[in-house]
Parts: sequence; structure tokens; C-alpha cells
Amino acid sequence: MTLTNRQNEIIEAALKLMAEGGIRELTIKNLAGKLKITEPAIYRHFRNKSEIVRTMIRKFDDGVDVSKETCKGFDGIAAFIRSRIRQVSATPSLARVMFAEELFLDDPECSELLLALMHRHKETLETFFLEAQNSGEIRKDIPLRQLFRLVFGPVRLLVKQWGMSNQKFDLSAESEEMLSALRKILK
Amino acid sequence: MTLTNRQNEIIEAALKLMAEGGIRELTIKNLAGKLKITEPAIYRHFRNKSEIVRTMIRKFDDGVDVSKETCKGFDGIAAFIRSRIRQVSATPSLARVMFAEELFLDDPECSELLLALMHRHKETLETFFLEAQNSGEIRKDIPLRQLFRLVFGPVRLLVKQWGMSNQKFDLSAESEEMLSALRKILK
Amino acid sequence: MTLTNRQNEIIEAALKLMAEGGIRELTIKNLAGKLKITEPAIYRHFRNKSEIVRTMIRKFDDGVDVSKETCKGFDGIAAFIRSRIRQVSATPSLARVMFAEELFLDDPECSELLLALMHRHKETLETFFLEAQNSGEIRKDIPLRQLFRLVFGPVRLLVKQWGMSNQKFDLSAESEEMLSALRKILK
Amino acid sequence: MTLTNRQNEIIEAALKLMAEGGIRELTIKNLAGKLKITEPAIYRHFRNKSEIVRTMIRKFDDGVDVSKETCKGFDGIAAFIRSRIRQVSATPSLARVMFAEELFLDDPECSELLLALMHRHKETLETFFLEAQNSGEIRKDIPLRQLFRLVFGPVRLLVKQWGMSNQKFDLSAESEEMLSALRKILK
DNA sequence: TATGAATGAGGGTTCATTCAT
DNA sequence: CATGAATGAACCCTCATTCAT
Repeated sequence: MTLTNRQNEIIEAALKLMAEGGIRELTIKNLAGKLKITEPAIYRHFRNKSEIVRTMIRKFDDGVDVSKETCKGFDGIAAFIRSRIRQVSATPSLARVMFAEELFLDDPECSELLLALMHRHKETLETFFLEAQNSGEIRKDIPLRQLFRLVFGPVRLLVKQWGMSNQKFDLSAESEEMLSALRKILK
Repeated sequence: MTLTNRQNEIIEAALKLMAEGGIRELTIKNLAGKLKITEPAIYRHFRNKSEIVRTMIRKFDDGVDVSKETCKGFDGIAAFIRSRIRQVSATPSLARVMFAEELFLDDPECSELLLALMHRHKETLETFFLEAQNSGEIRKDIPLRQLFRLVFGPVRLLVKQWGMSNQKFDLSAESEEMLSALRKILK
Repeated sequence: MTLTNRQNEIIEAALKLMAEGGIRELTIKNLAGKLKITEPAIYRHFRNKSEIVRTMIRKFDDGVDVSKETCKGFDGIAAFIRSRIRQVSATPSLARVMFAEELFLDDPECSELLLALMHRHKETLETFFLEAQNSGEIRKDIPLRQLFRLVFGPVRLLVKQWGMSNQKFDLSAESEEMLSALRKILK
Repeated sequence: MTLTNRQNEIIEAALKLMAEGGIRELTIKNLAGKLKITEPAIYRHFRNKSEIVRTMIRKFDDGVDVSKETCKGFDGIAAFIRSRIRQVSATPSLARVMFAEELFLDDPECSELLLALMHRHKETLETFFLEAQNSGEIRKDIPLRQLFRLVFGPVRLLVKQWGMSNQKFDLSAESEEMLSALRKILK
């Protein structure tokens, strides 16, 4: 995904707007206002609003790179989670929208994209879970799809709490604590 | 919370609209259309749109009744979760909005209400967690706020998956499986 | 003009509403709210809103009774003015609307009524002016219609200032001072 | 105050609407209709309706230029009055709203603006009155605030009569007659 | 690459009024 | 004498988008 400078600026502004006042604040007018250009100018860089949102989603999905080669088992899972946490820490506005799939329910193209991304992640992660079960890092009496929920449910909630509390607590400390708790209880 | 018949009808219609097409579908016009009355008629029953949404939220919060007397410890937590699951099963549209606090970010009155409700629940639940730790149902080396996330993160994710998959799996079976998994791993 | 009790209550409430927040505050809804009845109930007492306003206007015109018999010349004029001032002092809300004919521009029936009343007053008053000129109380080198403006322009402005200042000064003192000034300068 | 062409056109149309049918006729819809554009187009030129009205008020206040340098005493007053009369003659629609402060009672921002302008005028004019008293043009036994009313009350009433009569008489002749009458009686 | 001006669709809301009860 | 429920018309305003320049 190669974006022009302007495109990156627009994505950045869009994210800020969403974080500040919810998805309703993300309008072409506000976007233009924030970038100090006029509304039609936006359309030089994106075909329409949906494309902006979709590009935003894709861009932040690119940020999570956990190649299945470098890590294995629970380490792979931890790497994935840490990658997400690092991303959210770097761009706190993300915390408010990253796991809010409902926000995009009314745009079919966005919904579809999100579903596809989620599916891809799930596949990657289930490989890790299997490895972890086989190596004895994780007990074997819990179905894979429950494992997925037991691990990523808490992560999502943590990020959401951090976003809704306006970053009042130390996200990375709290996430490390959570990871070690997960390691403990799943053994 | 005593609502008139019409008010209940309006709330019901509002929920359906949201579930069908996201919060953007929840407009006074659509609401009126669904009820086959005119838009101004809505305003005889609610002062404005925000009041409709807030009433909707309150109504479904009323549905979760877990008195601290009847249950204790992990049973209290399980009761709370089962109550939620039952509610969502009965009104599947709920699954798509119940844990989507972001949807209401742009309405300060709604946001505030949601925060208050979440706070109340957290307080109730932390009592249960403490009891469970003291009675030995739950290990003591995990901080309360992590416990909260470890339990309710997965529940939220489960409900969300069910909603986004259009109720493709058996929610109550899956939730029972999750509960027993939680019981196991937290001991 | 004989009004029922309820009608008088409605007129009174209407006047208060107008005084508090301008003519836009005078709505059937607000009227009903102030009287703690429902909107349709208003229509038991008046055929429509215009009739309410017209009745209001007529009622307060009835309050100014200056028979041409009891007074003559400048005394007649002074009596008329004092009568107005007394009325406004008794019902301060009046000050904000009494001379604001523009408020009713959009209701032809009201406009017409107002014009008729103004015409009647002018006729009465011109008789007084003529008498005053003939008796030497007022100089004769000023045309009647200018005299009318020179006397009632200031009175209107005085009342308006009193109303817009929220009755900050002593209206009757100020009006007496004005009357004596008028007597002086017109001789 | 520099306005774009379109802004001037809008203000002009707004004034016409008000003059034709009272303030209730001044709606965005009518405004758009008169200019043969759509309603949203209006909002490219003004932020909202209140801003239109306020600009209208300011624009016509700009028209009254009486520098304290060129005139002194009663001449200053006469200049101010003549300036107003000229303005109203040029734009007869103004006559119906220029002195109708009540029309804007329901818009706090307009009310405030009007009060500020009125205050500024009063200050300018009281300087003239003082000069006139000191130079012997106006008798000294009448308080300043009464003088203000005695002079501007009649002017306001004259303009209002002209407006409400649909310009049936010769405003400038009548105003000159009034000015000379005022000069006579105030000496 | 940007702008100024406009548009069609739709948003939430308030109005005076009516009607059956 | 009053109500509950509704209506049609109109209100102000914002949306994403387009087009000529």
C-alpha cells in the first residue's frame, strides 16, 4: 500500500476526527477544515469517503506484521498482541475505533473489508494456538475457537478501556500483566 | 422505568433499525416509517432522539437483574453472564449494539449514561470476584481489574461474533462452554 | 368585551410568554404548558391563535379610557399618556409589545386591528391638540400631524426603553418629567 | 465590513422578505427561492441564519456616518437624522424593521448586537446635545436623556408611519418639517 | 492540485390544528 | 371541559458529491 503524502495526511486527520468525536465527526467538511483545504480538494486524493475509511483500515492493518517464521506458539500470540498494543500506544486515537466494527456497519464495502481482515488474523492465530497446545504451553482441553475468545476478548476490552478513559493508565504495563496472567491460567 | 405502549413500540422499532443497518439507519424518519405514523408523532412520545436512544439503553439494562443476595462468588458472575446471554438470545438485534459503546460517542448524554451503567456493573461484579477469590473458586494471584477483563472480554467478543455472523452458531451452548472453560482456567 | 375566566387566564399567560421571550415564545404549546392544560384544550376557548392575539390587543386597548368630556386640551393628552403609562406600569410585560406593531406584520387580521386602533386614537388626540392650540396651550405654527409625532414619539420611545431595560428606571417619574418638558417646549 | 457579491445579494433579498411579510417571511427557504438557488447554497455564504440577520443589521448601521468632526451641536443631530432618512428613502424596506428591536428579541446574538449599536449612537448623540446646549441652540432646562427621547422618539415614529403606510407620504419633506419644528421648540 | 459555488437527499425538530374519546 | 394521538407544513441545517474554472 503506497500512499501519497497528501493521502497520508488525510488518513491521519480522519483518524483524529473519529477519535475526537465519534464517527459522526468524520465528515468531508471537517476533514477539509482540519487540513485547511477545501472539500472538493479531498476528492483529488480519494474517490469518495468510503475509500478514505477503507484505506485507513488497511493502513493500520499493515502495521501488524507477525510473520509465522520468526515466532512460534504462545510467543507468536504475544508478538501479535504486543504489535497491536505498540500500534495503539503510538496512535492513541486508534484505541477508540480499532475494535469498533459496528461503526462501519452502514458501509457494506467497509464491513466486508473488516470481516476479511478479521478472518485472516484468526487463521494466523489459530496456527499459533495449535503450536502452543502441541508444545504444552497451553492446556489441550479448551477448543480452539474458545481459546481465541479467551485471549483476544480481554485484549480488545483492555484497548477499549484505555481509549474510553482517555489513556489514563499505562497501557503497555497493563498489557504485559495481562499477557503473563494469560500465560499462567492457560497452562 | 414505566413506558407507555407506544413508547415500547418505538424502542422496539429503534432497536430493529439499528440492528439492520447500523446506527445511521436509526433516524426519526425511518422510525416513523416503520411504525406507520408521521415523524412529528414520535415527538409526542419522546422529547427527542437522544431520549429514545437513552431509554433504549436503560430498558435493556433493566433486563439484567442479578441481585447480590441470591448468588455468590463465581455463581454470581455466571448468573450475570447468563442473564446477558438470555437477553441477547431473545432479542438478537441487541447483539450488534450491546457492547458497541463507540456508537454513541457523539451523543454526550448517551455516552454519560453508558459510562454510568458500566461503572455500576463493574462494582457489582468486583464483589463477586472478591467472594470467589476468598472462597477459593478463583486463584488469588490475578489483580481484580485483570480478572474483570479476562472474564468479560471473552463474553463481549462472543456476543459480538454471534451478532456479526447473523446468529450462525448456538449462542447459549457456546457460552456454557466458555463459562466452564473460564471456571477451569481461573481456578 | 366579556371574557370567561379561562380566556382571561389564557390572555394573561400569552402576554407573559411574549414578554419573556419575544413573540416566538408565544406558541400554543407554551401557552398550554404555562396553564397546565393540553394544547387542544386551548381551542375550547379560542378559535385559533390569531384570535388569542387579537383579543389580547383589544383587551389592553380597552384599558385606555379617555372620554373627551372630562378633559380638554393638553390635559386630555396628558390623561391619555398617563393612562397608558399606568397600564404599562401595572403590566410591565406590555411594555415590550405595546408599540411593536411589526411583531404582528405577518398576521393580516392583527395588522388590520392594530391600524384601526391607532387610527381611532389619532382622531381622539387630534381633537385635543386642536383644543390646546386654540386655547393657547400649544403654539400654532406646528402642523397637527407633526404635533402628534412630537408628543407620542417620545412616549413610545420611553415605554420601549423601560421595557428593554427590564424596568430599570422609574417609569412614572420619568414620564411626568417628560410631560412637563413637552408642556414647556410646545407652548 | 467587506462582503462578497453573493453575500450582498443575500442580505438584500433578506431585507426585501422582511419588509414584505414580516420577520416570519425571512426563512432560508424563501431566501433561497428569491435568489433561485437551493437552501444549502445559502450556507456557503453565511454560517447560519442569525449571521445573516446580524450582517444585515451591521450593514445598515455602517450606512450612518456622522463623524463628530464635520458637524457640531444641532447640526450634528440633524446630520444624523438626515443620514437615517436618506438611507430609509433609498431602501424603503428598511423602514419596517429599522426601529423594530422587538423583532430580534428571540435571537440573543442579534439582541446583543442591537443593544451595542444603540448604545454607541446614544453616546455620539449626547455629545451633540451637550454642544447644542452650550452654544445656546437648545434650552438647558431639559435633561439629556429626555432630550434624546424628545428628538428621536418623533423620528422613529415618523419612519415607522412611513413604512406602515407603504410610503404614502413624502418622507424627506416631512422629516425636514419635523427638523425645523424640533429646532424651534427646543430653543 | 486546488477552489468557489452549487446541488439533491436527508437530518432533527416545532408549528398550529384536528379528531375521536 | 379536557385529553391522547396524530397530522401536514414548514423550519434550520448538514451530508457527500459534482462541476466549471
